[in-house]
Parts: sequence; C-alpha cells; structure tokens
Amino acid sequence: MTRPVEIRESPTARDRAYDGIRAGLLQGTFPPGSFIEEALACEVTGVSRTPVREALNRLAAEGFLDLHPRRGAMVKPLTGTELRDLHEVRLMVESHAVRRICREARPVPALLSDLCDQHEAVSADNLLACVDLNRRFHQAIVAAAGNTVLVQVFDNLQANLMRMSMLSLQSGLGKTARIEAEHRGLVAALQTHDEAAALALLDRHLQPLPQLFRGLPGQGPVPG
Amino acid sequence: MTRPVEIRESPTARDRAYDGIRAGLLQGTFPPGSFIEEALACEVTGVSRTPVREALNRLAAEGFLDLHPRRGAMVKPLTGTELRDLHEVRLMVESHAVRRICREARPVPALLSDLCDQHEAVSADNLLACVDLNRRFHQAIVAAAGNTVLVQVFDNLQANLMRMSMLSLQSGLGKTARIEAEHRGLVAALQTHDEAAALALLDRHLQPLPQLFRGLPGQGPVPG
DNA sequence: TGTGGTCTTATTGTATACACGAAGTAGACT
DNA sequence: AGTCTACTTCGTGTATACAATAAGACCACA
Repeated sequence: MTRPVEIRESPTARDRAYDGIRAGLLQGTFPPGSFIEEALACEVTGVSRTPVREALNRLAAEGFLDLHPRRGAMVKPLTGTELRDLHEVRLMVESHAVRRICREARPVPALLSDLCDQHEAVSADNLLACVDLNRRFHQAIVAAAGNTVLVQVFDNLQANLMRMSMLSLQSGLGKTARIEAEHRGLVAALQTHDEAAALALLDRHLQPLPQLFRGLPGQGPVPG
Repeated sequence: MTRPVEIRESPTARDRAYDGIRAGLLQGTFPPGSFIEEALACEVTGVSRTPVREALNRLAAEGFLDLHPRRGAMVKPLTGTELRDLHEVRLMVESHAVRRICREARPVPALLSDLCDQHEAVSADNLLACVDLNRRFHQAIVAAAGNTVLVQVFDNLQANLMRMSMLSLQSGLGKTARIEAEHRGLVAALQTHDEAAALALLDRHLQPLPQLFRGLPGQGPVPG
C-alpha cells in the first residue's frame, strides 16, 4: 500500500529550490546564524542561481532568513523574545478565528477531523510529518473563520511556527498523542460553537509552548 | 532651502524596480485586473528583467499582485470582502498593540507626535504623502507595543492598507484634518495609558472605513 | 611585533541569451 | 459557414556570463 500523500517534486525549479532549502532549514542542515551561499544552495537543490535566489527571497520574506545586502542570506536565529512574540501573535490570531467561528456559528470543515485521523495514523517519530499535520490543523481552524486576510497573516507566521513546533517535539515537550487528543477536543467544542470552551481548550493546548522560552535571557538563540 | 528629506533613489536596481512598480500600482498606472508584463516593467523602471522579477515577487508576497504561472503578474483587484477582512484584521492588530501599550505602561515614542506635526504641515492634496504619513503613524503604534512579530504582521498588511487609505482619501471620506486630530487624541490617550479611551478612539478613528465597502456585493472590485 | 594598506579572491547584483509553454491566428476540411 | 488543427508569436522560466563590491590575506613599514 503506497502512501496516500506522494511527495512529488514540483515541476518548477524555483519550488524545488524552495522545498530543498526549507527542508534543510527545518532539519538543521543549515544551522541558525550561518550564511547560505547561493552556490551551495545550487549544489544542494540542483538548480541554477536564478531560481535559488527567488527561493531565498521568498524564504526571507517568510522569516526564515535575514538578507544582508552584498553579504548573503543568514539563517535567522530564533531568540527567546522572538518565540515569545510569535506565541503571543499566534494566540491572538487563532483566538480571533475561534471567536468568529463560534459567534457566527460557522460550519466546521470535515478537514479538521480528517487531519486528526491522519495525525493518529502517522508514526510519532516522523517529526516532519507531525509538524506538517499540526500546521495544517491550525491553518484549517484559521481558514474556517472565513477571513482570507487572517489566513494570509497566519500563513506568514508558518515558517517560524513550524520551527517552534519542531523544537517542541524535539525537546519532548510536545507528545503527538496528547496533541492529537487536544485537537479532537477543540474540534468538538467548535462544532457546538461553545466559544468559552474552545478558547479555553486552545489556550490550554498552546500552554506548554512558553516553557520553550521561559527563563531564557531573551536575546539568546534557542539551541537546536 | 532644500528639503531635509532627499528622496535619493535606491542604489540597487531591485529597489528602483520595486519603488517604480509600487508607485504605479498605488497611482493607478497599472489598473487592477490588468497584467504587468516584465518587459513593460523593465521599460518603466529602466532595469533588466532579473531585478524586475524580484520586485514582482516581492510585490506578490505583499499582496499587490497575483502571480499566475506562465501567465504573469495580475494586479490584484481589491474586492469588497477583502477590504472588510482587511479592516477586521487591522483592527485586531492595532487593538492588541494598544492594549499592550496601556497594560504594560510602555513609553510612547516621540515619533508619534512628530508624525502628527508633519501631517499638519503637509499639503492636503498631496495624497501619496498623506497616505505615507498615515501608514507610518499606525506602524509606530504597533511598533510601540514592543512585539517584533506583530510589527512584521502589520507590515505585511501595509500594501493593501495603503490602497485602502488611498481609496478613502480619494473618495473624500477621509479628511486629513480630522485624521490628524484623531491621531493626536489617540497619542494623548496612549501617553496616559488609558486603555478604554485609546481603544474607543482607535475604533472611532477607523469607523469611517467600512463605509468604503458597506453595501458592496462583496465579490466586486472597488472602482478607482 | 603591530598596524595599515593594497591586492586578490570569492560572492553577490545585474544583464542577457536560450528554452519551454501557452495563447492567438490562419488555413483547410467537413 | 463553422470548427478543428497546426503554426507562429509572444512571454515567462531558467541558465549563465559579466560587473561590482566587500572581505580576507599578505606584505611593507613604523
């Protein structure tokens, strides 16, 4: 039985470059603080400099990289304060979405339950897959609010949210079983449009994350 | 007496292309719904296709353009629903910033008053300047909240916010004198960390904007 | 031995040539 | 006369060559 989700590589060179570099960023092939030279990225992804540059620009716009003119692309180190700020904003966005869904009694897409099922099926040590399913779940909640701009805003956070999610799983803070259970609870609350319960569940679901950066000096980058 | 702020054109070709195309987008040289061909953009900005492509990619990431593969860059038409969504999100972000400033009793930067002064000094029919000052004012408020991620999120909205601001001024809804007065009131409330007053003023300040898209069918693009 | 300057080299910024694909048009056949 | 097909043309996608700049190393001089 082949896996239902085939990772077919994109036909365009730019997307291949983007996928390759982003995977390297998430998996630590390109460590935070280091510079990614275009020639190296070309070797890794197998395309020429033009699509590589476009991919680097996109990754910079998404917050993975800092572009230094005439210097290159530095892998942006995630600092404690940045994680804290990121968490605050994601909570603001998702809470807003939850409120809108409940108050307007919007239908909850079946996709949410599907993603929970997939989450249950996937192996717990497949970190990349878990991170991706988690991302799609929260993305679907925001999308269910029916505000395209809000979705776009949330998408712009995805880069660093995925890194934070990766850190959480690697540190052992996030257990996929618990995460999946909490996701199901959240879906149930949304389906009954119970705003208070949904907000509480969301808050509780994201509660462990601040432990990642609590006690950090703030400026220091997070190891890993 | 020369102006203190020289608009020196950027030394890099990419930024010249970006500035040129963006100005054209805001001023209507490239009408919504039309396609911008790279060759045309090259002629207008005087640089070659490479920096033009980078500029187009950036503008697409900022929400000005929709990139159709193998088709080109379409100037994204602002629909009624999009304006409504945008307004909802910007209110969410700025309200969050105001709350943080007041609750944490953060210092209010002098830049805010400076911008009010500049707003008072500038000619009311210089639409581009007014839009830019307005943008910088609201940006400064978000920045004063001290959350870098929130600032980044707000920056990502700027493209369409500026278009909305332009529409508001052109339609006569926004009077620069009133805007400037409300800005000063908001600054005063923030300085005393009066959360309720600041939130009310912010809400009132942004109140006229929904008139831009109220009554619109939603799907239809906004004229102008 | 330390410091300053210059030269080299490596890497980014830009331009352009080529490839691929899509869309429009014209012609032929039904 | 209408429709389908093939060809042409135009525009994007990609690769590569060239230009400019900044960093680093090496040498000379104090």
